Amino acid sequence: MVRYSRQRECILRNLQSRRDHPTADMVYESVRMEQPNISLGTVYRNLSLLSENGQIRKISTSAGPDRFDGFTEPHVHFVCRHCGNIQDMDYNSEINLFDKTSAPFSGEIEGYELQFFGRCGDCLAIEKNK
Amino acid sequence: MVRYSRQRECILRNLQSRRDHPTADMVYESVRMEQPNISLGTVYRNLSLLSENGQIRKISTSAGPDRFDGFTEPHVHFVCRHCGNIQDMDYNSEINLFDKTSAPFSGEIEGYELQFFGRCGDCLAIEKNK
DNA sequence: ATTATTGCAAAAGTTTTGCATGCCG
DNA sequence: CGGCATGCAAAACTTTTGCAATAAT
Repeated sequence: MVRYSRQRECILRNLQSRRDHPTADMVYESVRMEQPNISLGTVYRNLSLLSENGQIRKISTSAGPDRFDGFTEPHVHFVCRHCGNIQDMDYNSEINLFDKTSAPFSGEIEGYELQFFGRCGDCLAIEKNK
Repeated sequence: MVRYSRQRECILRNLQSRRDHPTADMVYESVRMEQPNISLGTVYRNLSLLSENGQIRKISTSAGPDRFDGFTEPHVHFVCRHCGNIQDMDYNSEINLFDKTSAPFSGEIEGYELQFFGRCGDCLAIEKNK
């Protein structure tokens, strides 16, 4: 049974109020301004719980630590392999990616994650100035 | 400048000869049968190099350590969030996911990764027997 | 009162790195 | 030879966990 906690509430609100895709540590630093005594372990525990609940999304990339997203509507991500930052991408939302799985499949599909990757605008600009 | 190495060759052939999606450690254990003196560090270094070259793919999931794929043609993955295993999915390959990015975008897109996740057939079966 | 949740710190697990040695070109 | 790649081991990082104390119901 899940009980209310001030810390979890604060973490959830923090994620819902931003549109970047922070790491656990970034959430920790940010939430610490309101809850100075919160511990990093608590942040990790709540991020796990919230993402299992579907209240937030956990995003794993091949560029750095996991990131978290308070925006749970279906959308796709662009991951910069240079700086690790993630941005939401405009994407034709009429496409239902599920429909395209053609073959019989023995598992149970719960969701999907579509990531485009490459180099973000900022990193491209920095590169040119070198 | 990249030089030939017996170890790298062996790692690449190993990945190309299998259709599962091993972790670095699984590759290490497997390659060790041919190259008993190879070190785990060398495996990591070469997996990085090969995936930067595009000769293999690195797959990060929210279920366990990174996995590697010697099959580089476009295809999509199913990730079991219970056991962490990955399988290739049959998917309507006529869909070009790139085409669906509608808005102007300042970054440079190099590729994509589409993952479906849930519980695989094996894990569902085990669950029923409990 | 009961027990989920926390803070703290230690541990676990994965990946990277420094350095002397070995091997490719 | 010159310098990239390796083996080994230590270090760096991210994430999880054990435990006693705290707080929610």
